[in-house]
Amino acid sequence: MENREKLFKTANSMPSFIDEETKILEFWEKNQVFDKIRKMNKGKKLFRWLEGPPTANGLPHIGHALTRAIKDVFLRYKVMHGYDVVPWIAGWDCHGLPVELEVEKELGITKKSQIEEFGLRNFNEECRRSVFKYVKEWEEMSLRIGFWLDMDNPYVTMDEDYIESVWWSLKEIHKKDLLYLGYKVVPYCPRCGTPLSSHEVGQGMMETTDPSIHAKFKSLDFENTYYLAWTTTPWTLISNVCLTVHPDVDYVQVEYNGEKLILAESIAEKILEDYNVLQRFKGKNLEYNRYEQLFPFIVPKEEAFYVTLANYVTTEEGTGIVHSAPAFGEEDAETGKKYGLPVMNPVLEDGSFSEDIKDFAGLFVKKADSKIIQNLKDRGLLFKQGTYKHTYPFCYRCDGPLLYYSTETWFIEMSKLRDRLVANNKKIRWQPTHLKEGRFGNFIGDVRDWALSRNRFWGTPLPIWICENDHRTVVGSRKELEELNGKKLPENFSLHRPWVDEISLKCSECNELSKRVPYVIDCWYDAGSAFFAQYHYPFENEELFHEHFPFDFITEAIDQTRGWFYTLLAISTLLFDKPAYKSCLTMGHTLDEKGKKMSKSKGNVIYANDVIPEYGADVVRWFLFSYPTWNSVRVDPNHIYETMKKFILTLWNSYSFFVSNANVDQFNPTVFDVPFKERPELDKWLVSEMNYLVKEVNEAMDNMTVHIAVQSFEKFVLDKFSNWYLRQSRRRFWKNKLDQDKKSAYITTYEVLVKLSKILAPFIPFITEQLFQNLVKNLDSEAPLSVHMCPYPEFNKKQVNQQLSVEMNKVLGLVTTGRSIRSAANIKLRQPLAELKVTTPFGKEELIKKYEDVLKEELNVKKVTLEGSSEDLVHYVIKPNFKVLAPKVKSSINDIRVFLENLEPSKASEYVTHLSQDKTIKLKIKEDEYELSSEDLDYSIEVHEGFAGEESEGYLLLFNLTITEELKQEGYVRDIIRRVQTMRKELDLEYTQSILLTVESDDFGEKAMEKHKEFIKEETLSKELKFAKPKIGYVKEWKFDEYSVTIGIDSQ
RNA sequence: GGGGCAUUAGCUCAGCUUGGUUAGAGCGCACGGCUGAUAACCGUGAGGUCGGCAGUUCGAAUCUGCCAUGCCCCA
Repeated sequence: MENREKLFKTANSMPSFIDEETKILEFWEKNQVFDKIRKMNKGKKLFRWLEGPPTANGLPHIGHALTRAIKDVFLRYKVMHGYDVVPWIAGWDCHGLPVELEVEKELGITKKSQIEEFGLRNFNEECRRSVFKYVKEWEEMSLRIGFWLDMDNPYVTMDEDYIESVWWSLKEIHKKDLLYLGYKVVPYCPRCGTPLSSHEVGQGMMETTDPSIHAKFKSLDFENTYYLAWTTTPWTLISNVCLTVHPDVDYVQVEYNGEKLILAESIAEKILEDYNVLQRFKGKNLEYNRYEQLFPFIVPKEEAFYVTLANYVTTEEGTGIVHSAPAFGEEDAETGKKYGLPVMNPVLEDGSFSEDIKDFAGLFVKKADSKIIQNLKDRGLLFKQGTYKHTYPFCYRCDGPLLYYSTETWFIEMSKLRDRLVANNKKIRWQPTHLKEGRFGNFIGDVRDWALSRNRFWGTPLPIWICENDHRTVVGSRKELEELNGKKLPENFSLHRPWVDEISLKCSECNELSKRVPYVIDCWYDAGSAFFAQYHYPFENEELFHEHFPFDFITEAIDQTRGWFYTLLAISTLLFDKPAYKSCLTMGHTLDEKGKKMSKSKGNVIYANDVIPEYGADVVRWFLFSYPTWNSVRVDPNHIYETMKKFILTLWNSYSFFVSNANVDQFNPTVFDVPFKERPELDKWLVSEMNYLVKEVNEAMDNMTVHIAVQSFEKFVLDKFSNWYLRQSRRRFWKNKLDQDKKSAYITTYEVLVKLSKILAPFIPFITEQLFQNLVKNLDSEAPLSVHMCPYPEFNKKQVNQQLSVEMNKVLGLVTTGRSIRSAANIKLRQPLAELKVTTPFGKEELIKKYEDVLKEELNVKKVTLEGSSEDLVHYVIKPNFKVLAPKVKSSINDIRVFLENLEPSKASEYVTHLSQDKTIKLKIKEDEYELSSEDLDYSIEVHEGFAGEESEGYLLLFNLTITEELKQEGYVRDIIRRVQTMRKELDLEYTQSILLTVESDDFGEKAMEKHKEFIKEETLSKELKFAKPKIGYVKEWKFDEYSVTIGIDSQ
């Protein structure tokens, strides 16, 4: 028997998934499966997907693995649906401040000026190198998690062609007159020497403590009176030009501690004690009242130092009088503009005070705060001093405090395109849906102009040249640059700094020399250009670009809402007035097991390359897929391990169970067949459920809800396939005869496993490949090379039987109840019982007859007897079917319910008889008459109080609990068999290995075993059964119930 | 200050789009069972004012409003 040829490779019941995955990776690599798949679908319908480019200058963590896995599951899914996924290439984001900062750290540079000393050429060369520092780790992670992606031909945002396309787009924007030079207050990092965009600022909001002071401004209109103003940025007082009040707020002049102050009345009540109000005025009456300049370092040309009005002033904080410095506050700048006030900015690019500010010259402004406060104190102009805790923006990379700063910046006038952005957003399918109108929609709805220029080095240079007469030239290509330059570009020329800086042009308007502005652009613009720049459009690939644009699908983490999701939409709206993508799935962040955000400084980062090889890619993927994609996921190694045990291992065990048995029986699916119609109900049921699964998974994926698909899989594999179908079918596999029933079990299990391997392939690509190779490819050389080349299974309506699903659910309920009764009566399942009596409601007998065998087997009874409902035992309960009836009768539903609850038992049973014959019943309740059909009502039986038995699914179950001598013997025999089986297992015997069995027991035992000798031999594959004291082989003593037995197994 | 999301069992999370009278799963706990697919599994039980209050409705975890707490985004 052992020499029989095995059809399937043995599936170890305890595999090392890690090793198997490595083998599968080798298999894919060796057979170039990915390339073959791309070729296979060439020319078919397109699925256009765009990779959001990461920067590979940090190690990938588990969150990056999530983005890779999510992208992969959708792409594989689409491939199996026959789509040609394009362009399916990797992308790398190369420019930007993060890269520069990394290099600065490496070089030990702490100041911007040091970069110039180091040399721009050298510095940018370092950046170019740094961008790809961890690219190996990224590629390794992508491969290991099973992300199929063309990593050999990525788009790279620093490539010359890419930059040229970006230049082209900027020129287009310029042509539409949407590019302008502004002087706006922007968050500025003095350390990095650059303004930050709003999405960068948002990343660095932190709780901080700043000084909080009330300063006194001496009035020039009221005698010996001071305006009280509050600030948390004392250093801006030097640039103060006006005090702003709310026109409608009440202000008071008070006498307090021997001095006179002006402030909002409500504030005076809060912060002053024992004061006299001298006079009251509305804010608007104070307008143009003058005061003495607090720090007379700068003498402005324009009129200044008077009271101004604005509606943004509140009395929730401060004094109701706002110190305003248009150089450093956005609202201040607005007011300044309105009143024609000067902008006084004595702060240098590096954040220190200029020479003019004699007392504080050269000091970093934040460090000057204490000295300024001291100065005020000395002059008696400090009213109050304290600290203030609030969230303040810090540079998201270098952690230094940002200053709000009026600085020269180039803008894209997005505010003009607001309506178009909103309209284009309407065309996008969002998941989760609330983003569309919520976070993203709101952001688009009050979009601001895009501050594009960065005062930095490593980035796409802003292609604007300006001549002495302020004429602007925007260059849109290399060719144009060469032409305007009048000579060939130097060898090794790059569209980067400093090369482009060295090119000067002749102004086309005045022939004067034009020089490039010194800026690079916001690197978010680079990434947002990916949809055309990766094609080098419009210089090349014009047709290809138009085939691919707009993209069907993108998916990235939630932080891209104002990042990539926005910049893609912004640029595609600017250039083509279309959204760049049609659907967008957003991912949540990964948190540590305590729910804390992962960060390097906290040391709680879970690195992808640590986790994946430990648990296996399939396991990690399944774990990540099981949460709603957009929720934050707590990554707890214990949970990952649970995932493996629960789902992956159960799947594997089902498969390994099949393979072991199939090999024993030499089952060959290419030879055997049992027509679907001729298979037992149980098999039809499983196949039907399988089809529902296919349907559910397809719907879930089309709806971008991966976790819903996961739930469906788990329900099917764990509950239906493994714990119900296979358990039910165990006997079918083990019986000796290879009859139609057994064949059907094999065929059905085989089909389900093969189909499962295909439906699951996009989700857990490794284990499914293994299943497919062994179950299919192994037998059929004509089959596709890989499971991933198979068409995705389709919903087959013909194999679906809804009634069967409903019935099987009821049977499950009956079995559960039956077990519960046995459990309550303390009779173990191994002890056979004579009879199960089932009391059925009228017209509901069929189910029991049909599933009699299942009930017998599962509940271990000799027979199942049907009994008509007996009024001695039970009564009927009729309830409205709310969902159907309530809409018809509206609020009378309650009357009907009460009426039915209080029916006489005989009346109820009369009604049920009617209903079971599909007749209607007529009820008269409070003047109204209702005619109700069986659809409108539900009925079931309930056991009278004081009777044994339990009700389930409207049936009453009662066991005959009498255990006769004969039943007791049978139970005993089954206990013996179970112990022999356990011992066989402990010996690790082959399924087919026969044994010699020796048992020593008492008289009762011997009698019982003698009677069922053949059965025991058959079940335990024993050639002989002797009653004696075992002497050879494996001997073990057992005690159960009141018995004591010694069993010996000799396998020689 | 504005916006968004979340709050369901001891823990981790489903369910809410489309309201239906008994709110689920896994883990953990207690008890029992099963074991020739099992790093298993099955059953039973304990454990829930579905964050709070109000409203709409015959009926609310689900819809609406207000509030609380937490997180995120923007000022």
